[in-house]
Amino acid sequence: MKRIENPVHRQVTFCKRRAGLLKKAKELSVLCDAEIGVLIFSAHGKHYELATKGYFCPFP
Amino acid sequence: MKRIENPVHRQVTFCKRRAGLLKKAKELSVLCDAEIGVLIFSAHGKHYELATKGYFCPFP
DNA sequence: AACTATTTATAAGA
DNA sequence: TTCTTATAAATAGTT
Repeated sequence: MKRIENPVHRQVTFCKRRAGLLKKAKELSVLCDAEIGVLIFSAHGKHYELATKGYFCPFP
Repeated sequence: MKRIENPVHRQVTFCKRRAGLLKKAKELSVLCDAEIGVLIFSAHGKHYELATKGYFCPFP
């Protein structure tokens, strides 16, 4: 498995899989009573975050 | 969707889904050239971490 | 832990 | 970007 070279394809995959990952993280936290943080930084610096409880990381 | 009440079932599900989540995170980072951190704290305080590059959070 | 039936996610296309 | 759907992958239940 390697980096998707086509930028359009890569962007579409990023959107879809990011949503899937955050969904899975939320499910795990609910089902198993765990606290989870996910930080995703795209290659262009934008970032997406999920925290299941309170502050995930107090140091931005 | 809610917390799994049976402790044995919850623990098994935690193991399986945690592995799945970290795998998905790794895949996303490779396929889409993103930097990803995942922190998972179980209810008993144990923690599991994935960082795709360098330090995930420099403030432990 | 390993297997497999079923559920869920996703890739490709519209 | 959202929707559809065929295929692939994850997982729940079982042994």
